[in-house]
Amino acid sequence: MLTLKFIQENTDLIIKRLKVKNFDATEIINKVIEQNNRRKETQAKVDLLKAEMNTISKEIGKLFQEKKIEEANAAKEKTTSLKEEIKSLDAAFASIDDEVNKLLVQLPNIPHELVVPGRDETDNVEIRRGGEIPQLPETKKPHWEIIKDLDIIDFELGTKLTGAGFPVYKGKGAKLQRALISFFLDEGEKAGYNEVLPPIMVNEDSGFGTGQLPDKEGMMYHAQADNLYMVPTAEVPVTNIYRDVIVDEEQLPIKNIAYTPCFRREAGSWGAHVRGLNRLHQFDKVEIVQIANPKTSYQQLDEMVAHVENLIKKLDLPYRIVRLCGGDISFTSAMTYDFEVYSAAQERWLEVSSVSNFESFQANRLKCRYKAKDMKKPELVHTLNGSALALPRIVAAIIENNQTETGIKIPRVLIPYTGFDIIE
RNA sequence: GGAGAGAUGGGUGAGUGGCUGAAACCACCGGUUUGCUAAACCGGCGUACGGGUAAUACUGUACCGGGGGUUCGAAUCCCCCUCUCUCCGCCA
Repeated sequence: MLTLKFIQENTDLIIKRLKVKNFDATEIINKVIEQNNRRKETQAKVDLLKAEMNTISKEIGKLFQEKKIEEANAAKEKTTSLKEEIKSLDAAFASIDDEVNKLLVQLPNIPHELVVPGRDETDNVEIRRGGEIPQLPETKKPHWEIIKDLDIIDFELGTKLTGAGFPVYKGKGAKLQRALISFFLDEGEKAGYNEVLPPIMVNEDSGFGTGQLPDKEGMMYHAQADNLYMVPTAEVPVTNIYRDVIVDEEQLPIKNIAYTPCFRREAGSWGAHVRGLNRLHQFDKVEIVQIANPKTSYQQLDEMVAHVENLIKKLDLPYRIVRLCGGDISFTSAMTYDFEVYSAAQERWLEVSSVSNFESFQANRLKCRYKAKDMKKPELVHTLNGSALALPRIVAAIIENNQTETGIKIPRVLIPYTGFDIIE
């Protein structure tokens, strides 16, 4: 969320910029400022009363020590009404503070200057393309047919075990998953990322820290008996490592990489366009997360984009990179690049990665700050993350684009990991 | 799951219901001394939200795992919760 200070100092700018996200912030901001003024007034009042109370209490202590019992008791009586006043003002303060926070979490992050206005994904800005779209024969098949023919990914079996959207990977299909995960992690390590293997269930505080709670509660599986959530992405546990942490400036940027299964309920968003691997309830993903100095966070974003691009290049997949427009970018992001690979049998682009700079929006929720020696006060860090990469659609593209009469050719870089070069 | 012990600032760790936002030590920062380094000595060293200021200074309040209570006054007493450790049980 945006900080109060920033809102107070940049009201017009925020309203103007949020229009890019098709969000009219005027009313919320006015209310925030109004409520915050009330909050300040109330605090000033209650602080004064508390100061008075503290003074009296100290005096009473002194009087008792000097054995002036009667004077002490007389002073005690003065406190009764003070106490009540404090109690009611405290309650008022708490409720105003609560209101301010409720308003604050409704404001989206302001988009970066480069983010263009737009309605939806059709207004996204293509940055560049790479790779070559393969010419497949007329007999080409979509991946959901191929995986069935080869018996490497089994949806029906997953449905029996769990439900729709929980496929079972079998044989070379399973091994291909493992190969991709290892490949992505190794490439990340070479690029300076530190590998972590976090829990895949998180508590409420973590869900709030990265912004899934309270609004998007429905996206996560919830284990109610223990009040834990299945992670929708490794971003949640890995970013929350830095919740309530003040880091030294020299430590920045902190670069972590994590593989986790990801769980998404995706209620109500199923249809023909999400067949096969295109959308799942459980899938595997390698995620990169950076905690960055605000001064250099956009350089870090570029670095992450380059890293992801490099992965796709190495897998020899045709891709394009788009910068999301205001209408397509997420609530929490200031700038997002989506990576899409071309799926030659479905003849469509599939999103395989989303790389974002959240600036201080998440950091403010997380209370993650940094401090340099010459800084009086700690300041919020910038957080960034990106998929590097999400497996299912990469797998779909490999299967479709690399289909031959004899089988699916494995990209060269993966062969050391799979131990085979074709799935037949 | 059962029994017990505990949770204090970046770390170790003291703390009798008032003089404790919190000793001491370590780490860290600034300085003095000194051929250099080290040592020694002196000083500084939390966070949030207010007031104040051009900005400092200064100043109010809150915070000793979290939440409630008792009290004029709570790190300290009481209740609930969470977590950690030890022992027992169970277990990949």
